[in-house]
Amino acid sequence: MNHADKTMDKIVALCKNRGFVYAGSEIYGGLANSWDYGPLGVEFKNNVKKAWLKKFVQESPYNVGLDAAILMNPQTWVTTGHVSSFSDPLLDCKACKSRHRADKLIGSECPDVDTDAMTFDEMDAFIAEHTEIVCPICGKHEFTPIRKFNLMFKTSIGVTEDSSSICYLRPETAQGIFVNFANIARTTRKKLPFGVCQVGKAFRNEITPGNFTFRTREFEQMECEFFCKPGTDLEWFAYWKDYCKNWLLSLGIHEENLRLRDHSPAELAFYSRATTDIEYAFPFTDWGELWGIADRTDYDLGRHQEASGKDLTYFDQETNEHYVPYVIEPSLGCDRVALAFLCEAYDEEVVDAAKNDVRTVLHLHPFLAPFKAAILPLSKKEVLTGPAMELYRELAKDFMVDYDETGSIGKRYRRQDEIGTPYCITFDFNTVGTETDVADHCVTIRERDSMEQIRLPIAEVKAWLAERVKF
RNA sequence: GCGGCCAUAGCUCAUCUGGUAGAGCGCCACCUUGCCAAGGUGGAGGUAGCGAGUUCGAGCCUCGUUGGCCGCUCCA
Repeated sequence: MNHADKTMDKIVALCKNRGFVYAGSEIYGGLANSWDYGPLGVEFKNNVKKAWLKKFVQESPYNVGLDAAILMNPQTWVTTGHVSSFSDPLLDCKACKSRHRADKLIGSECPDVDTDAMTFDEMDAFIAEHTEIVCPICGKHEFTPIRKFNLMFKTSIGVTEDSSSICYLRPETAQGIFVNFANIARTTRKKLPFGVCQVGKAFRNEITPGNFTFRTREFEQMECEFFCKPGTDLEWFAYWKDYCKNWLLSLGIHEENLRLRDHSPAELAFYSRATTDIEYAFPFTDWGELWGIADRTDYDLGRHQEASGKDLTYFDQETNEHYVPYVIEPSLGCDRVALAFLCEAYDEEVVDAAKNDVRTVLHLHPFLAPFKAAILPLSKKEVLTGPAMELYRELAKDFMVDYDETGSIGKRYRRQDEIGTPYCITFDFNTVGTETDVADHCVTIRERDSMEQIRLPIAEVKAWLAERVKF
C-alpha cells in the first residue's frame, strides 16, 4: 500500500488488538493520553532502545552511557529556566474564547514594556489599565485573569507537603547528563570530544497532547550530549546529523518519508547556534518531529557552572587551556520513533481483490520485531509438536520466539505477518518421517516479506536465524 | 480550557415511531485440512460508559457526569 494511504486508526487498532499498545488505565475509564505498552509493544520498544544504544554507545568510539535519576535537586530547573519559562502566563478572551499569552499581548501593543520583569499580577493590572490591548481575534478587551500553566509536574519529597520539599519530575533527560559532566569526565578519563547517552522518561504537562503516542505527558527520550571543543561544534553538528539519519535509514525508514529541517534564525532557541529537526511523514500530519539535533554551545554547562559554583571546565592538555565545552545534542523521542517504525512497517497487501482478501503485514526490521521467529507444527499430532517444542525451547535461549499450533497454517502465517515476525518455522511429516518416508530432520522456513520458503536442517536453524536478526 | 460530534460483545455495527439485545469478524474446544485467511459442530463473552429523571415499561426521551474524536488555544 502507499504510505499516504495509511491511517492512524488502522495502526492504533492493530496495536490494541495484538497487544502492542493499550489505552492506559482502561478499566477505570482510562486516563487521557496515557498509553501502556503491551506484551508485544514492550519487546518492540526495548528493541528500539537496544538499537539506539548499540549505535550510540556500544559502537561509538566517543560515547558512554548514563542513567540519571528522574528526581533532581529543584535548583537544577531554576538554573535551566524551566521553573519560570515552563510557566506561561495564559489568559482567555471572554468574548471569543480564544487563548493568548499575556506577555505577548502586552509586547505587541507596548513593545517597550519588559514583560520578563513583571509578575503575573502586574501583567494582569497592566492589561486592565491599558484598554488599547485587545484580543487579536475579535478586537475586544475582555480578558480572564492570567492562569499559570506550569508545564512541569510538581511533587514533594517527604510525607508532609510543605513548600520546602517541592521537587519536579524532569521535563527532559538532558540535565541529568550536564550535572554529571565533571563526574564522567573524571572517572572515564575521556578526552574531548566525547558524548554521554541516556534513555529515560521525561514528563511535561502538555496542554494538548494527542495523536496516539506521538505527544504524551509522560514520554521516553533517547538523548546524547556530545561535548566538544568550541570551534569544532559545527563540524560535529554535521557529523551527528548524518549519523542520526543513517540510523533511521538502516532500520528501515525510507528516505522519502524523512525530512531534515533547519531552524531559521528566528526559530532558534536563544541558547542554540544551530538546530536541525529530523521529521517523519506521520499519517496524521505532514511532518512530525522525531529527532532534534541542536548545537547548544556552552550554554548548559556555563549556566550550571555559574549557578552551582563548581568548575565545569575541561582542561585541554594539547593547548594547555581550560574551557567550557560546547555541546551537540541529538535528542530523539523514543515513543515517537517507535511509532514511526510502526507506521513505516504497516502494510496491507491485496491478495485477492475479488474475495476482498487482504494480508496485513508489519515489515519491521528483524532486529526490531517482537518475535524473531514463530514455530508452527503443521499438525497438532504429538509426533510434530514434540520436536517443535524442543526447537522452541532451544531458540528461546537466544531469541524471543513464538509457538502456535492453532488453526490452519495460512491463518497462523497471517497472524505472524500482522505482528512483524520475520520468520516462520514449520515442522511437517517429512521432518520427522512416516512409515513410508524417512525423516529428513529439516524444517521449512518461510520469510515474511517475500513469503518464500527454504528447507534447512534443524541443527542449523539457530545459527541461520542469528545471522538474520542482528543489527 | 472553549465549541461541535459521539458512547450497544475484544473489533465493526444492527435493534421499525420507547415493550428488558442480534449479526459478521476475532477468540476457545473438537472434527476436517496439512504450506499461505474465511470448511463443519459446539462454546465463552453485553445489568447498552456511569448516575438520576419522565413512563406501567428506557439502548431509544430529558438532565447531569465521565471518557473519546474533530477544531481553536498551547507545544521551553
